[in-house]
Amino acid sequence: MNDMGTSYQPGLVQLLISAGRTMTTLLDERLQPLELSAAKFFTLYILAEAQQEMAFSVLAQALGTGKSNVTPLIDRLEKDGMVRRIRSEDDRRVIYIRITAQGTERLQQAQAAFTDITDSLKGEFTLDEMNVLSGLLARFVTRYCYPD
Amino acid sequence: MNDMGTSYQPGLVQLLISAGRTMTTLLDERLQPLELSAAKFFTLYILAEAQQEMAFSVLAQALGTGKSNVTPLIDRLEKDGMVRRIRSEDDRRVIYIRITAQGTERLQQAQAAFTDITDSLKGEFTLDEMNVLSGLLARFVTRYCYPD
DNA sequence: CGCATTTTATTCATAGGTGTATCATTCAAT
DNA sequence: ATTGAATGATACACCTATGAATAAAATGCG
Repeated sequence: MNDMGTSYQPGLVQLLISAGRTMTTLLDERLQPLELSAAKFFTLYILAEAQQEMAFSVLAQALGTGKSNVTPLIDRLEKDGMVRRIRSEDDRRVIYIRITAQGTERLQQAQAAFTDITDSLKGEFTLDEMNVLSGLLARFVTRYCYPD
Repeated sequence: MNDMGTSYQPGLVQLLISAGRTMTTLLDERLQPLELSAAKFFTLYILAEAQQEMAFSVLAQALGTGKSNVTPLIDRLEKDGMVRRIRSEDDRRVIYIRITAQGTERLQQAQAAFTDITDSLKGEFTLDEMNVLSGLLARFVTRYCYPD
């Protein structure tokens, strides 16, 4: 579904979907040498930003994805030693996720790949265009991802 | 990964991914009553546009996705009676996919859901903004989805 | 207190996406 | 003609996502 622009007039619907997939692919490609996926990267990113361990459900919320999806994601990250599960003492249902030193290190390497992409974009689009695009996309996401 | 804009400054990378997911979700929601997914919808759409049966690999190309992904997709559509596989007489390796009458009918119902979304967008964005957004997204996709 | 409800994470079924390998068929080259 | 390369669809392993069901723990209320 990445090239829906070849044989017909792609509307905004197709373009938004294609662009999202293109960017995910781009990110995956650059992260592959580090054995990270886009999903793993964003998870580490959020955990590092938080500066502290994060409740499982809060993390799922921040990732904007269901908990049932996050469980195996954390499984893989934990298996790789990027992250640790910590059972809460107060409420034994809740599990905190903490990024490990190794995870922090890996994230820092990955940030380079991330800024690579941004730099590449700067070569293709003017700063003004990027601001316009960001603004419009942000409006779309906030409007349609959190409907009234 | 849909709301990466709440707690930190989302860059274009996150915004593009989030926007793509938001739109896919939007489309899936509207198509759900018709028991269609976005992927199924686009498949039927392409087949109907083609006005004739389409070689399996051409369809995969048009969908911009790998063949290994299209096989089970066609399986599901065929099970639903939306589509039929037809083995080529000339070259018995190739399989043609043909949309059925039932598939055409379902697609027509789905088009309404599709234009619903476009109409909704027209309420949130000016025509000018939508053109700008389309233009920038198209440039991004063509530039990064078919790298030199 | 006891019991129903809610909350938290997990599991399962289903869907969609990737890359790699496989298998039959066709085409090309000797 | 028979071998060998290329091609078309599928199989398989993996990752990401969703919704529904489940188990365990906490909460609340009569």
